[in-house]
Amino acid sequence: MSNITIKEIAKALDLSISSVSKALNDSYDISEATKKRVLAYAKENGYRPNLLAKNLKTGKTNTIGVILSSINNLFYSQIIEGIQQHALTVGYDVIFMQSREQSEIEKSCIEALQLRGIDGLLIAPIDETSNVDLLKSLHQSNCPVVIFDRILHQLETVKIGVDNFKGAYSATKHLILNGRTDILNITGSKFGLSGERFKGYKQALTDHNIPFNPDYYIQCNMQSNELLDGDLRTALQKVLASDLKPNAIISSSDTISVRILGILAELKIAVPDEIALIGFSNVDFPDSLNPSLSTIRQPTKEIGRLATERLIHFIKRQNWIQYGQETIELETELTFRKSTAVN
Amino acid sequence: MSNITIKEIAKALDLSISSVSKALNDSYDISEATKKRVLAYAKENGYRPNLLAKNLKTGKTNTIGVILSSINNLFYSQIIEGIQQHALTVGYDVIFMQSREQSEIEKSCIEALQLRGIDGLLIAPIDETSNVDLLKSLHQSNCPVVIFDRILHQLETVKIGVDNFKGAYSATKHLILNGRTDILNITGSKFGLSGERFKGYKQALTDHNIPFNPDYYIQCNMQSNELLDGDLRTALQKVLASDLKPNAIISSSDTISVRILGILAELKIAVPDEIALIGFSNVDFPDSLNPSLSTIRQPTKEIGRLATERLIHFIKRQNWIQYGQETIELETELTFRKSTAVN
DNA sequence: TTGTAAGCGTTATCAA
DNA sequence: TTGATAACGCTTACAA
Repeated sequence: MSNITIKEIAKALDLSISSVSKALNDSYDISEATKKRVLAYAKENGYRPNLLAKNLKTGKTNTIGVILSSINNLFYSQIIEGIQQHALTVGYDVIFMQSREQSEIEKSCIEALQLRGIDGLLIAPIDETSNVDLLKSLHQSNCPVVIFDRILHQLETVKIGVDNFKGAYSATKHLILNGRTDILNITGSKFGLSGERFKGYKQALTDHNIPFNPDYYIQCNMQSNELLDGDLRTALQKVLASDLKPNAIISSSDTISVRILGILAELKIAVPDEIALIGFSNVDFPDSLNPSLSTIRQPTKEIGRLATERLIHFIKRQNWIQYGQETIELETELTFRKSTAVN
Repeated sequence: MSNITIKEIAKALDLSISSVSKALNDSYDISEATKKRVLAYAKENGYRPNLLAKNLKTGKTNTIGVILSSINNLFYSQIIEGIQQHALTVGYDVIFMQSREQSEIEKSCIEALQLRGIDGLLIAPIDETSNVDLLKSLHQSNCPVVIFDRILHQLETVKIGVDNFKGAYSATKHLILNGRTDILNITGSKFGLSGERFKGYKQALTDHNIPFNPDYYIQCNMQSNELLDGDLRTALQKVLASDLKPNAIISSSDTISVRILGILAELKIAVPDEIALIGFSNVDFPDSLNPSLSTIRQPTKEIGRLATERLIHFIKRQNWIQYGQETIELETELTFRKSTAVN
């Protein structure tokens, strides 16, 4: 029942093992006649090459590794779609690992993948500097690394993400132009991207002569949904009980935006009447939310596809280091729904 | 830069290759002294066994394959969490493939995994009979198969899912007891589970002397979100324009429930005033929806964990066939929120 | 307690 | 155009 090998084919056809191997690989120095014989016999008997053996010999695994914080996440699961779709078309398998926003776990993910053997790595690192030496040594040895989403990471390579500054700037500007001047900025702690998003937010304030109030910048723990929920609730309650009077929120991820809606509903704060909300978000059911959510949407599938494409590119050529560094920032797309409607 | 091998360790320590191998594997017939020497040297030089070689030799890959319809799905991504968490603790890698509810794609997923080498397979088959022969031959040769979620599949093995009859029955009963007697049942076409869920729904009707109206049973195409959206909208509009006057909906998945909310909002149908809604659903933000969603919740992580545990069990022992067939149906949990509130 | 040697299923080099 | 043969890195009888 188990698979037939080239050895058996060789015996059956009274050829040498190496001839069979060459025939199967369509080598130039094998006659058409024997090629046909071999191919026919192979097909007939359902020959499947043993990839393990092939890989051991060639040192390639036809597998790419992907490390991101969590699979159970609206944003990343869309990116995964993009990665898988493209990987499939070029014949690569994909192994996912979850770093849970923790540097130590991220490290063990990298090591596990390295151990098992991957031809290349796609990673959304937990912050700008996490495991940079390890990644560098990987990238410089035999396993190219491409970074996606968290494009501020220090590794010098190709990085694919979005223009976070612009996205945050435009969203903030929109809120301001609609009379919302007291804008909370809620983000994850150690959120690799908060830098540019924060700058965009701040620049929009500055450009409209609104002073930045540090109390309006809130960071939450995103290691798990439970922790996030707790942090968010505490932070919102605290702000709302203070003499700050925010009338808008810009949030930096799906998970945060959606939860804020739930918490505000619980606290009986009307959205958008009392507080408007817009978020970096890729929920594909914004209209099912209460109220329908205004979003700064990222081209997730495109990010996944591009990153994979670039990685495979690296894998195919030697000496990718010289192709060096390039950061691609795709455009975000703003859609305004009820959660930012004008009063 | 690349990895050190046992050959090099042997040379450096003036030992034979096999002795090094045995020392590394903590074999009984190697002296403590040399073990220590070898281990120390290995650690110092960052020795990592080449898994490819090991696997080729042992025929094991330490990898399990998972096939489900889509990763970008609230329900399955939670199951994936459960699978990954457990697999990690027992040292197995996981490879996911997406069948997109299509038998052909499912088939090529199975073949791809088989080709690459997996020690076991976890699958939520697209329907009761899909690829049953292929799966059977896998299961009977060297690769045990465990089924999750779609537990009506014909393969004789361990299956882990929920008690769909009971879940649907209780939810329907609740609706009826609250005066909702005209209940739409909306499900995916070829949805492996619709059988039991449908029976539960129907039984509840019967038990309360409500005749079943076939027009109230709606099946939608779930191959993609776009197709689903179209089907749902069309079906709802048609029903609402007819002389049927449904005052409740029970839906069979997250994706469907959440979309229904969006479509009803768009059609200006008040939930729950005009139509109540309850769904098999694992959204972890039911309160963020409009209105908050009543759910029949499945213990997703537990399903993933249990299925993985059982599969590994199979992998560890020979002759798993004799352990045969067992179907585990976990309990669902009903939570009533605004979407089924009493008028 | 240690070493020798064969083998897992391939690919690749070189000779025939 | 084909075939020995070695090699990839490891495990495992069996021999010393």
